[in-house]
Amino acid sequence: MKKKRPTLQDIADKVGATKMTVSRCLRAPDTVSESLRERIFKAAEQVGYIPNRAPDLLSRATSHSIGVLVPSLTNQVFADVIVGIEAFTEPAGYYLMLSHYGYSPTLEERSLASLLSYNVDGVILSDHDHTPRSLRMLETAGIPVVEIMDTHRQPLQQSVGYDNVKAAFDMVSAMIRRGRRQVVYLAVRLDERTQQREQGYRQAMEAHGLIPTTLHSTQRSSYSVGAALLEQVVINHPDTDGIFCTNDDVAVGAYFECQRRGIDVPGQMAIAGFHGHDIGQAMTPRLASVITPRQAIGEAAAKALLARIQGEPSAADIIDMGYTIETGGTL
Amino acid sequence: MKKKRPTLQDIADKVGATKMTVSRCLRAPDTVSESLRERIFKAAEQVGYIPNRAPDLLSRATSHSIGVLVPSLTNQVFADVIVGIEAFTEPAGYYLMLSHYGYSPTLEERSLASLLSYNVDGVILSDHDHTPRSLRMLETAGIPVVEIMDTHRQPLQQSVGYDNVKAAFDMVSAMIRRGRRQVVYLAVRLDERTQQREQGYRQAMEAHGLIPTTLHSTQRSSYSVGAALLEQVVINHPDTDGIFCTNDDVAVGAYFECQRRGIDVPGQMAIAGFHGHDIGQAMTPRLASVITPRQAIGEAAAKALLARIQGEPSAADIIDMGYTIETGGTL
DNA sequence: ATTTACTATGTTACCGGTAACACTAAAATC
DNA sequence: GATTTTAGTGTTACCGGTAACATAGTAAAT
Repeated sequence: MKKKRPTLQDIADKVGATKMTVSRCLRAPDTVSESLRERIFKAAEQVGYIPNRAPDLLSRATSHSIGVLVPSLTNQVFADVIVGIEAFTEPAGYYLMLSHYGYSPTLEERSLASLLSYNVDGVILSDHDHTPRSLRMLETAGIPVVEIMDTHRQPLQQSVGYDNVKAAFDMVSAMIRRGRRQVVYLAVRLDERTQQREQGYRQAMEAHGLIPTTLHSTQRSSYSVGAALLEQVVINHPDTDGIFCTNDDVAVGAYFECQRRGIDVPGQMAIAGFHGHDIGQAMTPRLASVITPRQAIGEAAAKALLARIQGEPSAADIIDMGYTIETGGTL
Repeated sequence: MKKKRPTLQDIADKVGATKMTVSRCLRAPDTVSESLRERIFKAAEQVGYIPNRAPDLLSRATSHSIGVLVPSLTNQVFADVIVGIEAFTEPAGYYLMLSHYGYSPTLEERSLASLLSYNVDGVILSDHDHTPRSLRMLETAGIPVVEIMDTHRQPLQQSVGYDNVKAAFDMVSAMIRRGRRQVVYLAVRLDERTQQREQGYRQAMEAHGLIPTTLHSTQRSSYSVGAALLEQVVINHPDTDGIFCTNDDVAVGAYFECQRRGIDVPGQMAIAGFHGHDIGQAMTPRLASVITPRQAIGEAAAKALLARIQGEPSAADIIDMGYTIETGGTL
């Protein structure tokens, strides 16, 4: 036997008023007489009233929630971005609806449909690759969209991030400037950003008349994969004197493997990562890395999105949050 | 000028039927005549119909969504749990509503209210510490609740996890068995589990007539904090020959600091962590750790929750998923 | 004293689906 | 051929808030 959860009507009945008055009392207490107000609050407490967002969603007033789609929740990068987003949306009273899609546009479509079915007021997407149906849905939904983590491609409406191509170019150039010649790019799973970094890597190598070499694993990123990739480097490209890794996990894994093999870092092998996670900063030597402002990107994206939800004209199509080249101790 | 997003009525108008028929057609196509069915699907495609969950939520049929509250999304442990939960809920057609509360019961209360306002059919909580209001809300909501990550305390209704006290006891016992005498416990931020692990640590030490010592940082867990804590160990407790760390991050950070200081691991210092993350397995020597079945816990919790949502009687109050002591190369 | 303004409350309707029931026409059964 | 069944579709009402408007009662203004 389950008791229904209490509604405004239940409170109204208790105090002999209508649910409208109770509704008003809860959202604008001073429009209700003091004696009634007190009784209403007491009754609400007594029945254990829990607000219900469903009617809000239904009457197409704003739902006060925004959708966020990230490829993966276990990826530290996106966890940081989410923290940034929430830092802005939470104080603004917006609820965050999170979904992930495992780097697959098809799953992104599914997750997007799910989010939209909750009448979110806006969405933040983490990729630029969308299915035609996804695009269609976004269009019919008619809500603001912000794409994050990249400023290289043309956004649907607006994007917030940094330029992966340029960042990779800069880091690899720094490696070359320090005398490295046989720099190999270590990649995992081919997502958009992995490819953009490869592009930057190639541009840098070719600009110096060097021959680019990429090794990639189809597995998802992990320290172990970094180690495995380094093994391949040693076997198949013994002349290598530097590796540019698509992220810090791979770089740290590769570093561990160097340690095991007695390869001196940076003496024999320079290592550079991407994102500047704590692990790289805590180890000795400090890992060279492209430090990306993940949390700031989240905040800026949320800020831009909410502004547009609230009808303000969008500031810029592309908001570039930049990055920092940290040369650490492994170059 | 914004166009409203299409509803069933819009489709109905296009094909000259009522929205009821369209509704039927979409959920049970063979109850509608073939010619009409085809026209309806075409029209739906044409207008770009996106289902709307709001009415579902409102007419308090099951919302087909469950709420999950985790202390932190950036904590790899909970990210893994979420993956496990979703592995079960997604195929079952349940939508996951995620919130985090930064280890604070007060914020948990807020997040919980938010979740319940979406009429979730059940919730998974990550702590046993709840405010009176939280308890009240859960009661009035009258939905199934599963608490995860601990089997030590009495659950509200049902819990899925492992015994932190016993796990810590086992690991520390293993350290003592291998000849360590001055084992120090390194803790960060005092959450429930940190304290339970301390309890197990103390029990093991005292069982062998050894004196327990705990060092803790109030900062949130990170590799850097592990390094800082090891520094304190060296300064204030120079006799220490082993450290039991509340998690792998701290352990790895401490290991790095040992490296820097030329402290031989495990020769001079044994190190044990908790959770068995990839980083510990990838480094050399392999980090000793208590391996927790995080993903399996998520799956089991989701399974137990959905079973109860669907009216099946709950199997057991406490589902213990166990753990594995991995001695690695640092003991 | 009458009009005006304002305060506190009530009434109605609606958001978008769907359950429950009603209805019609054609098919099946006797 | 009359009756029952069934397949296909329509009608109504409802979920729980709140916007918009209506109303009653009281205080202020003329």
